Amino acid sequence: MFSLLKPLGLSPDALGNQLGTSLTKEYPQYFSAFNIIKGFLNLTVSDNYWINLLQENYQDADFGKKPSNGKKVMVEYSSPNTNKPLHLGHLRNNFLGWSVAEILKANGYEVIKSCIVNDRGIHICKSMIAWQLFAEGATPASTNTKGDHFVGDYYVRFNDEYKKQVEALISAGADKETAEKEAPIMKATQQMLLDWEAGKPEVIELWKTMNGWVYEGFDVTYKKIGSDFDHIYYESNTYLLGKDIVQQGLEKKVFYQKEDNSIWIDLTADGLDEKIVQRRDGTAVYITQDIGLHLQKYNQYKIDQSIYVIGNEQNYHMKVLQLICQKLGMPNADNIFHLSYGMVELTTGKMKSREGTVVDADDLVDEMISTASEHTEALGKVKDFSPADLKALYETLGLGAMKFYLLRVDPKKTMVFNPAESIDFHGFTGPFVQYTHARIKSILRKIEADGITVKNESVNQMQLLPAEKELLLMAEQYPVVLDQASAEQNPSVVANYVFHLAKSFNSFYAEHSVANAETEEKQQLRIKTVILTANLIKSGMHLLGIGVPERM
RNA sequence: GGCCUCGUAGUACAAUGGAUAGUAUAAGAGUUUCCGAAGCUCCAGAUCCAGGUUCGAUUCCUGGCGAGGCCA
Repeated sequence: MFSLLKPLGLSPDALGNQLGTSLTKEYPQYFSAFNIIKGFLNLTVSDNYWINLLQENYQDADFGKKPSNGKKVMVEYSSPNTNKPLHLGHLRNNFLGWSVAEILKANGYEVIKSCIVNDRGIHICKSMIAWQLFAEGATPASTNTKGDHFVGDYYVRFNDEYKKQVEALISAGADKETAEKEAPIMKATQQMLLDWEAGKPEVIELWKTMNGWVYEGFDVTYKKIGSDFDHIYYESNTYLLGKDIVQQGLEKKVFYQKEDNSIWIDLTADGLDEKIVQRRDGTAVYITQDIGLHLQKYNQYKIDQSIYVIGNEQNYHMKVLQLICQKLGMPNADNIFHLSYGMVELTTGKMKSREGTVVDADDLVDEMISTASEHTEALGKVKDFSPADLKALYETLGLGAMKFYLLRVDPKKTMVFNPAESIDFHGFTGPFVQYTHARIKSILRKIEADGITVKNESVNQMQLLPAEKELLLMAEQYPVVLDQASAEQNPSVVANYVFHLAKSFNSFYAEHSVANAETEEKQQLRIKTVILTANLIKSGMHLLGIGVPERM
């Protein structure tokens, strides 16, 4: 309204009066009254509008979702290294990627979830070398260790040994730089990388075996946290792909070759610097394979948009990648979107592997689940559950708490993970929302048990109480929330919404009775309202990857 | 050194340039003969500093101070 003031030459009050009078007169079915406060026009939407909204949508489990828009999007997320298990930071990535994919689906996109596994390189060789040196043939099975943890332990072992060797060389008189280069375990690792690239059979064999252990471990974790992929790419398959493109780029003069044969791109005109795309020995650098992968994704799926869920420490890298793809004239280069999320820190500061403060994903998941079990058992509401049902419930609650905690914050922002707070199931948490859903279901069970039927025909026009209207107002907002979450690729919009909705329901519930409503009309109205509310909670929570129990 | 983020109650998070800056926690006071108290109600408490643009700035611009990241 403010934008109209100048062209019309009216004061806010005068314009508001004119609009308000005219709207209530012309559309009495929508607007029943208006008032003006501090220049803001407030319209009162008629109760009948809300009752119609309720009647038309209370049974629709897909309310708010959009039909297909014909666009195809790839969401790449998770993208682990095969040298250590997943930690808290990966969880934010996994939950975010999965949720964004679902949100896009709900908004009419066809979505392909993908993952690029960084399964080769010097860091992978480090755990292989350490295993050769120290394992004495041990395996995950022989030590009863989860495969990814098993391999991760040897990666740690490598670093310990390396550190020792460097210190030994320094005390023997070497300077730091030389010592780091000459440490025997490091030289062995570099040799192993060369052997791997040359395809030396016993190295490839070991590599396959150890990566196999890691994948077995990852599978367990992915299954538990609900990550899934339509296609998995492996760096060992894609790292050579970019090289042809580099040659083409050289011919197109997008790249240039230095005297030592290394190939570069000059991005100084774009405010960046010069960037190497191929080493002087002809080997691919990190970004070379990303260029190839981009093309492969497009050729394979003809996607309209390519989303990369990657931490913000790679902002520069991703900017360079997109610029290079654009300069090469590659298809769809303008539609690369880096969903850049902030780091997860601890209340004590950053996670540092050297200081042993990295929060392991599997440990955290287990802790959340056992906390869920303690809380639930303390309340004693599910004593008749079977052991299998209890296990499923605790997983739903524990994972729900963790997912909600990590998704309720704007992805772009660095966030703090507070263990004590994250396992508190009160307030702005997943279990609070889940609990609300369970309460509604309990009401509906009670209604059914009492033999009350839900009548299909609409309830008559009536006066809505504030708490009733609030729930319908929230319902009406859901499609808009989905739009926004999709446009911003931001699950926290949904998390905030379902929490707000759950709060509104709990206030309503404290104030009004459903089964024992004042009149039969009110009873029908409220039954339908709570059915709609439960559907919305379930739908919204699903978009976050969180299940909602019938009882808890 | 160059480039990029971010500074909101004790703490953690919200707020297309618009109304009295929301919410949760922690602290205080209530609340259960009645559909689930993991709930509800009340009470307090914040925009890093200095300028600028604007009728209006947490939001946009400039400069400080502070935190983080990336590139060497």
